[in-house]
Amino acid sequence: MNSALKVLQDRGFIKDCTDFDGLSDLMDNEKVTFYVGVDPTGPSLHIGHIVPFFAMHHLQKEGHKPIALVGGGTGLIGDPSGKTEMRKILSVEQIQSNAEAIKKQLGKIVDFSDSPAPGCGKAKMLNNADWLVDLNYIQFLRDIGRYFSVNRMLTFEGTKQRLERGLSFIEFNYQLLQSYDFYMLNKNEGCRMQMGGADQWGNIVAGIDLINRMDGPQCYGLTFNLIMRSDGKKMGKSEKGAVFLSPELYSPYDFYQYWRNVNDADVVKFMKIFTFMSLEEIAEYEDPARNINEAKERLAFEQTRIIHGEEEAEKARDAAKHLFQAGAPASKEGIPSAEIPSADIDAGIGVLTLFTRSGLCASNGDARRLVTQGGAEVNGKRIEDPKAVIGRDDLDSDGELLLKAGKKRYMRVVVK
RNA sequence: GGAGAGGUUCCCGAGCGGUCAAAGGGGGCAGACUGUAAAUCUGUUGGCUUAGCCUUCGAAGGUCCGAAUCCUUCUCUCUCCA
Repeated sequence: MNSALKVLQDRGFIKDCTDFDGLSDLMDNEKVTFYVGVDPTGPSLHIGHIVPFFAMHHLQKEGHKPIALVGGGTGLIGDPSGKTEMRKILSVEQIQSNAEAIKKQLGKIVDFSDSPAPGCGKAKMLNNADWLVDLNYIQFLRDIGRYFSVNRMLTFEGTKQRLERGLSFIEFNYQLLQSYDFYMLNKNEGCRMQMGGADQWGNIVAGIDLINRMDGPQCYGLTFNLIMRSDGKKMGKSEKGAVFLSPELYSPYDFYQYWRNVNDADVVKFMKIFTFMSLEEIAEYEDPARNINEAKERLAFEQTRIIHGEEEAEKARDAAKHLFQAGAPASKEGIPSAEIPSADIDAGIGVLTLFTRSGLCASNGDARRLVTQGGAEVNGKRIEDPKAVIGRDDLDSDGELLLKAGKKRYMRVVVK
């Protein structure tokens, strides 16, 4: 098997390929241009989105040429694959700004610079709005639509499920547009391979068929396993909602914590997929004698470093050590913080208000429950009276408060 | 276009005109146990100035001392027929 392909195989990415041998031969003979698409449906990617881009990273290192396709055009429609509900329709401006944000985030995983490291393939980022938005409907039907069989589309598993719940016509067209993307990328960029999540299989195959019918070269499709956590939940969802890459939506500290708290059984699997660590190095962590918590720390650090940078990763790691390991050096910088006006502290502030305002609790009722159930701490002291008042005397030596809700949620309160 | 079914709290889902802030489950949160894991057990789960008050059962009106429950109109979804 081709060496680049083998890397993906060994790291546990690959679910299926339209033609393993054909693709492997092609990759042996030339540096292949390939693409992965994302729809800019939100202001930030979350970790469920990024698996194919890690795969892209590995192929780029082997010299193949990645194209990240931002779906500025398809995003206007919404992909029904794997969804049980219809997507909300987003405004054009919204899609634009989302697309910009996503471009920046992808740059952390794949090198889109003009001069990538020696041996690495040059990567491009394109937006399908460039060719989709101005499509002429009649022309499109004549040229592209004629090659699609509705009968066949109806047999796809994803479509079947949606038929039971309702599928609007525009969504039904998604497959044609995605196929057209592949066709255009093939024609304009010489793209020969498309990768994506397992839910993209139908769309990818349809694109390959289209290219064949339009007399293009043989193209290939590669899909990745849907990464599940060992508890059966989908990756990327946490109690705080989706684990976003954007620091505004999900602080680097919380991001680090998400990885720090993965199940034992997932650690090695995630290292292979979500970090750039070498397989030899990862293998060391598979040793059952090795402390599992060390492995989790490493996973969390590596992943945080890729997404948020070395400095943030260190801050998050040190803050976590400070909070969870007795005797660790004080390092509060990475702990999420909130501010409180100094006048409020002088006047004394109720614990409930304090916890609610810091963002640790959703409402006073929530805070009351927390306190009553013994889960609230201020500077290491458990507060059991919901009527307790925190004043200037309660500040620590730095003039700050450290709130703790439950076992793991911390907030640093700075008096301003 | 016609006929029928239905929209209940984060989700699924129960709900005789008063005893409904609304059963049950899931999820979440907290406590215990632990390793910042999993599993398990217990408690909790609309808001507030919390023995009380306020706002929720698709939307707006109406009947009634009293409505998630009855009536009218509107709206959305689903199923069947055309």
